[in-house]
Formats: sequence, structure tokens, C-alpha cells
Amino acid sequence: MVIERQQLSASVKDVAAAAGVSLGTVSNVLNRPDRVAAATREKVEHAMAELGFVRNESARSLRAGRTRSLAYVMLDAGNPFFTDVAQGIEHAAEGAELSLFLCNSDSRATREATHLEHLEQQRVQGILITPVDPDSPALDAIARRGTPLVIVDRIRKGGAFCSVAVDDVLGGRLAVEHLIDRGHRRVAFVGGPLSIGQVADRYEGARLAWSTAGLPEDDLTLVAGESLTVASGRSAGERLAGIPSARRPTAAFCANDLIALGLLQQATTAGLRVPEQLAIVGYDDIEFAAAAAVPLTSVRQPRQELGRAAADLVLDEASNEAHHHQQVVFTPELVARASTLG
Amino acid sequence: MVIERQQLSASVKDVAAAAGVSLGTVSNVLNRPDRVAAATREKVEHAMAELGFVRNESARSLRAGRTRSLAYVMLDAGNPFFTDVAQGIEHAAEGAELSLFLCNSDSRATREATHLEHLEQQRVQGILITPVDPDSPALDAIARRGTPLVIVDRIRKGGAFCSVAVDDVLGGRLAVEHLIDRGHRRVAFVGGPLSIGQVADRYEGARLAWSTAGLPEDDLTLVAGESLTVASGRSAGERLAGIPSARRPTAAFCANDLIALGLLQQATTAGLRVPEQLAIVGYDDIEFAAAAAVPLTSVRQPRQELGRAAADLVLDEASNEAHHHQQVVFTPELVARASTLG
DNA sequence: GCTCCTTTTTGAAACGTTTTAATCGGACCG
DNA sequence: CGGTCCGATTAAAACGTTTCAAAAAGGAGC
Repeated sequence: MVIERQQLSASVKDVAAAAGVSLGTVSNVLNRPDRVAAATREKVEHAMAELGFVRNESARSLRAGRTRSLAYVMLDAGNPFFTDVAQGIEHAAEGAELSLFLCNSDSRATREATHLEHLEQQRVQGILITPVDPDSPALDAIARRGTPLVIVDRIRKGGAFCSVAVDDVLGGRLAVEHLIDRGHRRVAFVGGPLSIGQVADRYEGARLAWSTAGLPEDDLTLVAGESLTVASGRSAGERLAGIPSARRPTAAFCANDLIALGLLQQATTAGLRVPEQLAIVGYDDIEFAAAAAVPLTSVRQPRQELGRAAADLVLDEASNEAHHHQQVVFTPELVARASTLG
Repeated sequence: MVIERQQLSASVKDVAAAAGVSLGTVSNVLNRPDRVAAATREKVEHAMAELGFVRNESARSLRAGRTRSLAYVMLDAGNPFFTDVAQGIEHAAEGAELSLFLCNSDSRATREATHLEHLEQQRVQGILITPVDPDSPALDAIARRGTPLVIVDRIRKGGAFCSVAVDDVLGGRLAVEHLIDRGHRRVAFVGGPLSIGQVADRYEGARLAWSTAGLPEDDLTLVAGESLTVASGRSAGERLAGIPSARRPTAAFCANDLIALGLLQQATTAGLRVPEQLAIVGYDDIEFAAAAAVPLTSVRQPRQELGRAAADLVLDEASNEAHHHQQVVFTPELVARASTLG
């Protein structure tokens, strides 16, 4: 079997020549098929198939002045939270007949910057982003130059763009109120660095719940790791397991589920029973949280809705002259499971 | 604070006018800065900053006849296996100074088709894809029309393209040999539908190991679910737990880690001790496998290398005249953990 | 002041599409 | 039979780059 690769992709002009019509007619077949006589259309379509014609999107969008695509710059493609958000965006994009360009900054500001640069040059219809630093002036610059941009999972007031997020302070409060309800009086907050906005907010919510309940400030301890990863959760687990049981917190509230899973594993390994000796609350309610051997109590965020809402906003900004920027805040919800219910 | 959005993005022509030079000079500043006098360059750069000039990639690639991007069509963005593969590709793309377009077919042939159509029209330099159906003639058509294409995680011989995969038959063999070594004589293979090539291969490997050891065929049972998901693993767990212990398999080999995690959870819930009453082997060795409360024994695939190798092949095809198609097969490796080691 | 270089700048063409206004060939009507 | 109208088709312009040949501008040497 000989497979022959076609040399150069055929253009509208080639199709026209092959079909014996003008180039404008070919374009009509493509864009307003009803305006062209059936016989002609047939001839042209045959020529297109013959030559393996594929529309050139670059030329198309150069002419049109806009592309048919949207982009989402994810903070960490390895975290199921963000892939779920992406899925919500994907659905919206599919509905609007746009392709979705998924990029991963992997929490690196430099990679994020090059992605943004490429996307802006590509003239995508809009950019969705969960930024490494939501206050970066680079974001304002992009919006100012005219590309609609929406921040996902962080709120930024007073910017030249919309943002969509979940109330992390409330989420933190829900988690700790639940633990207090269950009778815990020594609790650890296990988080990534407080420099991450989401972490800081969740911690603030936790402290709010704690002080509102009138509990002594010192009994809510902070265990700050370096990142929001399983590994980070494991090392926090080691630290907790090392504390004599009389002083050890009886419950841990983790800044996300990856940490919670790492903590759960390490605690189990160290012989701590969950939830009897250590109750655990995670955050995000990713699928793996429910799938853990001891299913994790977690704070659920409406991930797909988050993505969809962000996409709707960016599309509105792209097409609606009267668009005005807004900040959408979703409400999280506590999902109680075995890791706190014993 | 009044934020003014710039009206229409400035073109090279506008910059030229603002700087009082010809359009060709502006282009030279962009592409061959050494050919232009320092003073002129300065003037032009100033004008660009002033006007917020952003290169138009559509025009650029129309002119160049090729884009600066690569694409990977993932089968399931929610499965960490594929995001790891994507990360390997991303590194290769970064090295080649290309942007990477990530798409998710979500295992739907229709979505895959529209993604492919868009990518071809976009004239990406190459397409990497883990296809819903590796034998689809649509893939051949794309390759024939000239877009370099590489199949990831499946081997397709005799096609007009390269493919990169891991030896799934060997992987299946390794898993079951390990279980036989550990003394198991009744084993269940828990898989998605055998219509999925990867699943069929792993099952074949399992049976190979079983018959090689001279064990009775009937004692390797097949539990076929509908998909490779956690939920599917849970329902398999229910089925297994329902079997009277005298006849119940003492070990399960799962077609991937998601199934294994679901199975682990359901088994634990049903009161089966892992690995004493039920040993479990997963496949892929995703991060969450090691992070499970009972860390999972799993068959590790070199995920990032898989992605990188695929990207290297597609880049070679795109730039090297003398490229010839090849099939690269990586070797999997068993990682034994608590879920079989008791 | 002239020629002969080199360095810098310019003008025009090309990439593949879409769109608009113009043309063509009939058919219909009076 | 001339005029009008209509549907189908065409020709030409435009989108924003890059490139290449050619022109212009300087400088050096005589």
C-alpha cells in the first residue's frame, strides 16, 4: 500500500481553477451555499474533496479580525480542581462554537507570561486565567489593550476585568464550625504558604469561626507547608504524628484535598486512626477525596459552574458592547464524610 | 481611576506612521534588529510601546505558511495519567519555542472530530493524539493531507504516522506474575470494556502469565465494567464483596488506578481488609495511587517520557525532510506497595 | 567633485480568505 | 422588441505580516 502525502495544501484559488469557476464562487460555496446554483456547488464540492482542501484559519481570522477561540491558563493541570474548572469552560466554549486553548502555567510566573504573550498575539477572543499573582500589572495591560480577560478563582476588585471565585473565607468558616460542632477543641490548619490568596482566605475563615466560638486562639495551630501538594500533606502528617497525644490537635483542616490526602496517608501509616484520633477536613472536594479509603469530609466548590460563569463573562465582554465588569462570588458547601464523622 | 481601553489594536503600519519610518523598517526592528540604526530602532520601539502594539499572529503565520504551535488531543483530562503525558509534551514544546494547544475529547468521538478539524484548519505544526479509536480513517486522512500526527499510548502499525506507547501486554503480565508470586490462586481482572485496546492488551498479558504458570483458566475471572473510572471500580467492588469468601478471588488486577481506587474504597467499606482478604494491583501509578490510605501496588508507565518522545517525533516529522515513521514502545515497571505486600 | 563601497531604508508583492459592488445572461412584462 | 428585474457569478480590494530587490544615504579614497 503506497500512501502518498499531498504536497502543499490546496487553496481556494486552486479549488476554483479545478472546478472551472471563480474564486469568489468557491468562497460562496463555503459561506453562503444557498446563493450558488446546485450544479455549480456540486462541481466545487467535488473539487474540494479531490484536492483535500482545508480552510486556512489564519487567513480567515486575519480577514475577520478575530479568531474563533478562547483560552484558559491553568495554574496546575495536575490538580483535578482545575481540570474540572476547565471542563466547565469547555462546555461553554462548545456551546459558542469556539475552540478552547488550554495552557498550563504550572505555577511559574515566567511560563504564564509567555503563554499570555502568545495568546494575545493570537488574538483569541478572550483569556480566562487563574493567575500566579492576581495583582500582576501584566493582566491589566492585556485588558487595556483590548483582549477580554477574566480571573478565575480569585477576586480582583477595581481591575479592568471581571473575576469569578468562591468565597474562601466562608469555606474556611464552614470547615472549622463543623469541627467545633463535632467537639474538637484543638485544631490544626494545614496549608500551603499564606502568600497564596486562597490559603490566606481559608485560614482567615478558620480563625473567624474559632474566635466566634470563643475558643482560645492558641488552640488553632498553623502548620504551613511549602505547597498545596500531596507531598506537603505527608510531611505535615509527620509533624502532627510527632506531637504527644495529650497536646496533639484532634482534627486538621487542610487548605486543599491534595494536602488532606497526603495527611490522611501519613497519619494512617503512623498508626493514627481517622477520625477517632485525628479528624480531617479537606478543601475542593475533588473526586479523589470521596474515593479515599476513609472518604474525606471536604468543602465543595462549584467547579464546573465556576468555569462556565467565567466563560460566559468573557464571551459577554467579547460580544456585548454594553458589557460592564463584575465580580461573581459563589458559595461553597461542606460535604461531611467519614473522615470527621467516625 | 479611569481605565481607558485602547480602541483597535495598532498595526505595523500605524507604528511606522507614528515613528515616521516605512513599514519595512518596523518589520526589520521586529525581525532583524541588527540591520537597523540604533536611533531609528529606538524611535520605533518607543512608538510601539506608545501604541501598545501587539504582533498579529494570524498575519504572521499566514505569511509564513506555518504556525508556531503544537496540539495534544487528550482522551480524558480528568485522568492524571493524561495530564502527566501532557506535561511531558509541554516540556518538549517549551524547548522548541512552540505553544501547546491542549484539547480534551473526553472520550467522545464527535468532540474529537471537531477538535481535529479545528486544529487542521489552524495549520498547527503537528498533532499528538490519544484517540478514541486508533483505527479511525480520519487520522490517516489528516496525515495524508500533510499535518504531522503522532498517536500517543497506542501503537498503530502501517499507518502514515508514528506512534508511541507502553507495552501493555507486558504490563499485564508483570502484574499477574507478581500476584502469583505472592501466592494468589484466584484472581479477578477488573477492567473497562475490552473494546478499549489498552484494556484488551492488559487482559491478554494477565492471561498469558496465568496460563504460563499452569493455573486453571477459570480461576482468572473477568469483571468487565463500562469505563475506566472510580465509579466503575466501586461497583466492581460491590460485586466482588458479594461473592462468598470461599470462592471470592483473593486478589484483583485493575485495568487502571482509578478503578483500583474505587475498588479499594468499596472493599474497605464492605469490611474486606486489604491486602489480607483482597490484594489489589492498579495500573498507571498515578500520584493518587501512592497516596491512597493503603498505598497501591501499580504498574508504572513512563508518562512524561511518553509525552516527550511523542513530541520529539512530531517535531522531527515537521522539520526533517528525511523523517521516517516509527513505533516506539516503552517498558512498564511494577511498583509493589502495601496493597499486595501485607 | 567623483567613484565605489557599505549601511540603512524603502516599496511592492505575496500569503489565503471574505466581502462588496459590479457584471452577465436569461426570463418576464408591457 | 426593448426594458426591467432577478439570480448566479465574478473581479477587486482588504486584512497585517514578512521578504526581497532596489533605492537612498553616508563615507572613504582619490
